[in-house]
Amino acid sequence: MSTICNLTERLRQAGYKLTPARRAIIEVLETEPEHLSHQQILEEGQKVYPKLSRATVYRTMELLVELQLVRPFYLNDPTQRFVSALGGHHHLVCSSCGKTFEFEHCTVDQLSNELSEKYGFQILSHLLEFHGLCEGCHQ
Amino acid sequence: MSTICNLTERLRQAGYKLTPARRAIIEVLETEPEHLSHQQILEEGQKVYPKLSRATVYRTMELLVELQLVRPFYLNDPTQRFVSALGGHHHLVCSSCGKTFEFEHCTVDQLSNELSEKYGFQILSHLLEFHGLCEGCHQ
DNA sequence: CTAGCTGCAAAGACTTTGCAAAAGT
DNA sequence: ACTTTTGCAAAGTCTTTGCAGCTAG
Repeated sequence: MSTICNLTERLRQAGYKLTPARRAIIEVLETEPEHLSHQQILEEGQKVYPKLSRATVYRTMELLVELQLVRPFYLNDPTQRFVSALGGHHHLVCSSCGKTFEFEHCTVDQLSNELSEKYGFQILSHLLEFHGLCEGCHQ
Repeated sequence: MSTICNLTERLRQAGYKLTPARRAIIEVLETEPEHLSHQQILEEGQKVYPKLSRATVYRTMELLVELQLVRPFYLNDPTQRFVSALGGHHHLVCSSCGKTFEFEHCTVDQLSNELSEKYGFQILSHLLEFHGLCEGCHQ
């Protein structure tokens, strides 16, 4: 999860213990690409720390969400996934085959500022998804 | 679901039967505000057609997604909800209390065109969500 | 008529919780 | 030491499926 930094440090600062289970999960989040589901985090985490249990993955991710270090989101299936709670996430999702592309260039900063002002919101991140049919699927 | 039109017609054209259960669900979608979950669709639908079953709600929504008439999405809880598969959806979501605001003014059209060209995508809709802390929660 | 739909209930998948043992600080 | 955290297993919730009867076209 590229834009996450110092999860370890943040946990410690918040007064939580750094257990092997949590270290394994953090290592997965910091190493693997984004969009990880609980299942994927469990599988990858067990490669690092085989005793890791599913319940701990759920509990740890809940904790990280509470601390606003990651944010849950969903692609086109009903599986909860996680992204960094900071910055932008930009997806192009094919409604037909489910393929997902990421793009970087994003033009919502000004809009973000306007909304921030208008609604008194402190905006931490955004998600911009375009849905449609990819090249292969609309032919 | 304001931007949906003629769900009835689209179903018929696609060769599906117009049953009371489906009519009830469509009526709910066309009457109620957006962001409906299966549970809400069931409850509202049963006001129109009391025999409506949960399984049929799931099956009908799946059908509407397949036909690209609606699209599933999620707010900050793990409940699948639906929006029209056309046009844009713009949310401002508080990560702390979960409150959601909608805004209309949206500036991603040009970006949409660029991406469409660059990736060969036929873009049908977009979802733009800003996440952060609402006025009440960041004080 | 006849294929497609439905409601029910059971099965399956996913998520949460209670608890005793283990481990970080 | 002492409290938090863990893994296990059970409970709870949400979603899907099988099937016999019903119904729209």
